[in-house]
Amino acid sequence: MEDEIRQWPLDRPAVIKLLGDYGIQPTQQRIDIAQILFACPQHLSADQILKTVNESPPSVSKATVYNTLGLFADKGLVRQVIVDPSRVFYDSNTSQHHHLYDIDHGTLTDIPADQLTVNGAPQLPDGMITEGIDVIIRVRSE
Amino acid sequence: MEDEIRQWPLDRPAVIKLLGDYGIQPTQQRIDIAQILFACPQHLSADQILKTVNESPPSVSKATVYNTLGLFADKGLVRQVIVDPSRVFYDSNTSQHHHLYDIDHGTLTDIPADQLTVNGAPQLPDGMITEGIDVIIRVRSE
DNA sequence: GCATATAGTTAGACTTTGTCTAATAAATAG
DNA sequence: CTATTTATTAGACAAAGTCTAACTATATGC
Repeated sequence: MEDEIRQWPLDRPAVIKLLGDYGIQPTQQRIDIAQILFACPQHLSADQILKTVNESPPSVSKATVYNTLGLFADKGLVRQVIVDPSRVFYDSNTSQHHHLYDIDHGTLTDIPADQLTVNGAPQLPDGMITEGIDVIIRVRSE
Repeated sequence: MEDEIRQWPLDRPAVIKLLGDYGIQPTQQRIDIAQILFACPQHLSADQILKTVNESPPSVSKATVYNTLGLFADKGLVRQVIVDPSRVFYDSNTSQHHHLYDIDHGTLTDIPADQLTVNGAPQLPDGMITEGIDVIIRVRSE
């Protein structure tokens, strides 16, 4: 799926269309979760999403939140960001960019792709296909 | 501490000297753990180290393995590699290099620094200091 | 050396993140 | 409308890692 210009926040019809574009059935729970994720370009953990989605009824179960985030990631709707040993972040911005991670505060910030480039890809053995290149700048700020 | 040319595997006296160089008291448990880590340049999880160190008596407790790995990482003796949501790897090679992570097999491989360079560091807000730059190439190989 | 203080280790309880299962509910196809 | 597939759920479970309080070992001062 091509990157498209998004207008944040995505409203309900836009979210439903987005799910459809990525071959995902737009159930109520998935729409609710997607609306949280696509409120703005951001990084949320499963736990944050679970809490947010359950601030108002109807509630969504933990299993569904995890299932849904896994599905979204598999379909390429969101991107997993693995920078913190204790939890996975889900990034609603899937366009090419990198990350700055503040170790002391556990906060994640985007670095636009044009500010940082990676040069020289090592040739991979036989059947390997590149799934993605992550650049993470770790900082302290105490 | 400067990088130095290491002769793998590091034997017991070399490990004791290394610990001393990094300001770490060389207790029996720390020596045992360090000898496993510094057998060769490699990536091991806490669990792998716990199992390995307890293959032969005397045994080392889980708490000590975690304490020790945390200490080693803080002192710069080893480097944490965060690529897998379910566990942290400890890299006994602290010289500048990057990583290739095979998602399907959970294996981690080094990419020498000269095969991959990162260009353009974004300027950081005020008090932030860079702790490290990680480049991870994620591949599938099913 | 000996007493004391400090630093390191330990078992096991605990927390957190995430997965699994088996049952139920909803949606889709025929 | 019925059958089949797909999604959701509660709650049990698992794994990685942390914490606590007691214990042991080491280092320091005298």
